[in-house]
Amino acid sequence: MAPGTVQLNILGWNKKLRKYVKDGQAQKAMQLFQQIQQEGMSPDTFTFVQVINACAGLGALEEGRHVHEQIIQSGCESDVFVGNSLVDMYAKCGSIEDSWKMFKKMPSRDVVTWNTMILGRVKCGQGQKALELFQQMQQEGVQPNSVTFVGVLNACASVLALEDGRCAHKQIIESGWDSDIFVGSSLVDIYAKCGSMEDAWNVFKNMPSRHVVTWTTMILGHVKCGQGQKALELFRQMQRENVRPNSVTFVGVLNACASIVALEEGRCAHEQIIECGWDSDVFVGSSLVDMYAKCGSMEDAQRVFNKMPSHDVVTWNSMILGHVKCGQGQKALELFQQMNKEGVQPDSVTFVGVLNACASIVALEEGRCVHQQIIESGWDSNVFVGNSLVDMYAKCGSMEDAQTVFNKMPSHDVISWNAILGGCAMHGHGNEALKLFEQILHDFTKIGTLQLVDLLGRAGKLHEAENMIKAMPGKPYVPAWRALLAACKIHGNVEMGERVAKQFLELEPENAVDYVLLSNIYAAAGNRHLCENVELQRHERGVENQTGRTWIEVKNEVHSFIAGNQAHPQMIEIHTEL
DNA sequence: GTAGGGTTAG
Repeated sequence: MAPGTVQLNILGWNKKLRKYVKDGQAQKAMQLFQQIQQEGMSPDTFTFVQVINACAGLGALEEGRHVHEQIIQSGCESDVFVGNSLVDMYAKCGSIEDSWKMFKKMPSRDVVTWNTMILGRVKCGQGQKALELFQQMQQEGVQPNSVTFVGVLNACASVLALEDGRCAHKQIIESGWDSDIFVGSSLVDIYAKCGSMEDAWNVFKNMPSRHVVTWTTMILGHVKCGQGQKALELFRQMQRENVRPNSVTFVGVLNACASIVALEEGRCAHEQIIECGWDSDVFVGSSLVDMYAKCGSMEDAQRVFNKMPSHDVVTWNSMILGHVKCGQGQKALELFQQMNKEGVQPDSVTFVGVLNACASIVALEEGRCVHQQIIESGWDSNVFVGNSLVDMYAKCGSMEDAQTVFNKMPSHDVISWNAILGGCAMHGHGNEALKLFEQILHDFTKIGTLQLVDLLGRAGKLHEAENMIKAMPGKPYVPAWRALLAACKIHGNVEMGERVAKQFLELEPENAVDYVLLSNIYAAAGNRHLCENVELQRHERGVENQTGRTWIEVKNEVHSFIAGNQAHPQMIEIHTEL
């Protein structure tokens, strides 16, 4: 075949290849690539770009590497388009290291190269590194464009870097990219994700045009900030402006309904979803299940679940967690078995739900089976799963297993300590609780003081705790004393409470919480006189009861309420009532 | 007459 013929023909093949890739038929594109080579034609840079795109679409790392080899052999690797597609392919196939290697290897880079690398870093959770790349890009004199800013804003949002986001916003305005709809949506997104709804609104209002994605971002932002009602208002406004919702919009609306337990609104949304044909979407379906479950209608949740054409791990999780929350632990376990039968791989959320189910119905044997499965699937190093295992064993009465799991955990948080100490207290293992408490003191700063109140109260070993705090090396550690004071309150130990309070009211006389705790101890003991004395003392020392907020504790939970800047006049009555 | 990177989600 004459070389001229080859060149003429490859153009046609490339066009066909491009169409497959554009239509998402990556597998067909790969077959076509095979065919091109079988026909004895040499792929050119255009061919390679499309094939690499197909590999990226399939997430086919090995095939991608293989094509890369061919590219090197053909001498096309230094082409900037080919290089860009390789950087992108490696990132999309999950190998950010190869992506970075390719980036560094490229003899020349353009703005697309930088954008691809920045976005790749963001997508694999390296937001900070993406921001560094942006700096570097500017130092090298490459002008950012709208895609760059989308990537940068995503990076800021992913690491909640609000200030960096504001800087980028300024730059965006200066360079005139703020009227771009993609950039605008990303601006709304970063402000909403960082909890600054006011800024999000400002961007939103000033945008020259809004797209369904912009509206959806606003709706989701309000849901995340706990403003479900406002999210629904936005949804109505969006429809008045004739913007058609998409599947993501409905996910946001259903989240909003779930968050404010608005069953009727949820049903309305469901009707609309059916009309628009989104009910077969697995994301929408899972959100429907979740919404009905959170609104307490498990029948509806089950009905939606049965109608869905396919279930993934999140759909199953919504069902399992919904049943656990409604007190139907047995049903949750049945669902888990069904899920296993259908070959859907459980994740940490599944295991937490299933272990909670076991604990709720005291199903130790089932719990052990689940534990085995957790070990086999490698989820046992996850702290959430570990906590649930400790809790399950403790609630099922096997403190030995609870202790073994606890000791094997790579790290502990407040939930872990609560689970193990709660178990010790429940089963009267006072000495074990004390040993654990000693361990906690070594790791004190990581434990929230208020939670410790609970632990100490449950362990019921106030004197030992007092001695241990005294034995702690270094300066007296006020939070530890404060925790003990609160524990005295739980235990009604007025004598120790007074002693402890006196000690550290001198260490930190300006903290209103301590006065409140002490006066709570007196109030709980029914001594209004001493209670008033403490308030008087606080007043004399000029300590304001900050923002007029005071704390009370009911059933081991700390509640706060606003009082005047005096002690609440009905402190004792409130306590008696509670 | 062919190429590359982009917004929201359970």
